[in-house]
Amino acid sequence: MRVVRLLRLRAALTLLREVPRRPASRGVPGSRRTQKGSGTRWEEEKREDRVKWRQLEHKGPYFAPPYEPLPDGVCFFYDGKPMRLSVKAEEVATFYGRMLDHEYTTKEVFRKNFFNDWRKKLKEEAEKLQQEFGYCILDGHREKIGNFKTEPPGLFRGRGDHPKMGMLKRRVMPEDVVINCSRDSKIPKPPAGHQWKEVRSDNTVTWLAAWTESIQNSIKYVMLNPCSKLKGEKAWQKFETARRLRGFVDEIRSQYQADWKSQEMKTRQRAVALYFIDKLALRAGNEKDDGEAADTVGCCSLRVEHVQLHPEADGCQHVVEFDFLGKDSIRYYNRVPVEKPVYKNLQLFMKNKDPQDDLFDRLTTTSLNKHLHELMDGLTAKVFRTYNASVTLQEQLRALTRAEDSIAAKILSYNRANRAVAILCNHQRATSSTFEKSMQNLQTKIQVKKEQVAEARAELRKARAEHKAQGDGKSRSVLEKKRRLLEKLQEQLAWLSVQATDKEENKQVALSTSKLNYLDPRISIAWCKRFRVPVEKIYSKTQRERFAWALAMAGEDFEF
DNA sequence: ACATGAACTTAGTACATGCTGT
DNA sequence: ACAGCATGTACTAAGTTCATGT
Repeated sequence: MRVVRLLRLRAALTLLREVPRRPASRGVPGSRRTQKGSGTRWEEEKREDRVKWRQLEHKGPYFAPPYEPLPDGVCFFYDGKPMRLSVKAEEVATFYGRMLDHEYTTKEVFRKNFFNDWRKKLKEEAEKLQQEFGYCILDGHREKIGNFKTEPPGLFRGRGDHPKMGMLKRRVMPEDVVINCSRDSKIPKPPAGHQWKEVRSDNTVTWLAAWTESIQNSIKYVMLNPCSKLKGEKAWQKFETARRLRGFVDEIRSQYQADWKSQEMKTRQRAVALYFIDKLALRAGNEKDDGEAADTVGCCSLRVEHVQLHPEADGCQHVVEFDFLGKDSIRYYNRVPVEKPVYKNLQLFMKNKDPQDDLFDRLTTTSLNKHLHELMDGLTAKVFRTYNASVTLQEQLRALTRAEDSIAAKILSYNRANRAVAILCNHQRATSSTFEKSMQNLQTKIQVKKEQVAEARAELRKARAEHKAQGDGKSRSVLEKKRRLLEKLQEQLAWLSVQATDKEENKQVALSTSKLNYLDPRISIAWCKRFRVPVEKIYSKTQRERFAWALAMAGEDFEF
């Protein structure tokens, strides 16, 4: 067993390490990171950590052309006559400035074929673009790029109550774009009549192209797809850091519990904040410029108005009620009983403050992370989210899965475990527009089934009475039949209501974010192997590509 | 110490695609 | 074959983190 594990690990390592490395080069002239002479050895080591590629070649980003109006006099025909397009078809044609050269003979043929032809054409064009611009060569490997198109201009919406809502996002021009590739590679050509802002060759970063976006003046990058080796290796590193936390977490917890009683206010605040980050999986919560973005908060930026203290609630003592908008303006609402010292501290932190004042006024994400670095190498606030998410999945899977269950039941258990994590991380989604309808359909089915059960029960009673009266073999077999029918129906009803519960519980919970970013895929893969569940039932094709590193690495005995 | 900026991960939504029961 | 719903993908906004500049 041990040998198998070792071999697997070795295989995974080769997969990831196929990228040949060479000693750190001096970096790029002009790049800020290397402008200044290097400082301490620690800084040197930090730089060693960064990506170092030898060769990077790509075609640069794709610029979609501005939309052109449909030329005059061009329209669609059917039955030999010009066709008045439906509004939507017309929009599609105008919007993209393209047309079909088909002639449709009848209205039916038009209806039937227009959108199919249209879609086929779009798909072919997309595929062509993907092939031309969608890949790069990184150290001899053809790697898929994540976003190879520049973002089209449009009205900025933003999420939540965004102060910049409605502003025009400018078109990205080649003159805005910085290209990053090897000096000795085929340098991408800018579109005809245009020039790049700059071409550089910085092998300590992973982006291929970058531009400054016109709404927030932030930089947008063209980077690799999650299925690439480079991203895979980073994900692996991330989970390894989280796994390392397991060895430190007990001590860290007792440390912050002790710090609840510290003499120093700063330490107390840090200890309570860290407790929330650990227990409730809150985000770090950086300061934001108001007027630049929606008013949202995380742990360190919580304000007095976001928490309420209840000496007693829901039959528990010392209950804290959280109500605030987090990332993407998603509401976080939770009532949690906390330890008495935490409660007392919160009372202290809130004393003599206005609702708009910071709850943790002596704490910033920088100071918190600095403290975390001292506790464990590479530890930051977000590692706790990864750690607790993965640990929760592993625990829930252990608690919920039964070896003798059917595959369907096992998958249900997996989804339940996944859901527990999503709820912990507060991953929400809008209720889909069709939810009510499909739920109603399911409810109708349940209702029908219930009636059938009632009917079957009545018939069983009747059969029983008849059997009592007649006592012959025929009535006995009728009685048995009715009993079996009732059992079957009851089973079906139970399954339906399980489905309904599952659906209802999943209504506002998004499983995908935790699945893709927080759950160590090796846990899921090991679970699949242990319980003979095909991995395809858990991970779709792209997800399997994204987690290729884990598929090569994890045996059924993997422990997070 | 604090502000700014660069680089990278994480996030939900809209739309496309695929699947399933009729 | 096809409607109707579930699932998957593309897109890009919104976070975190770390380093540098002031």
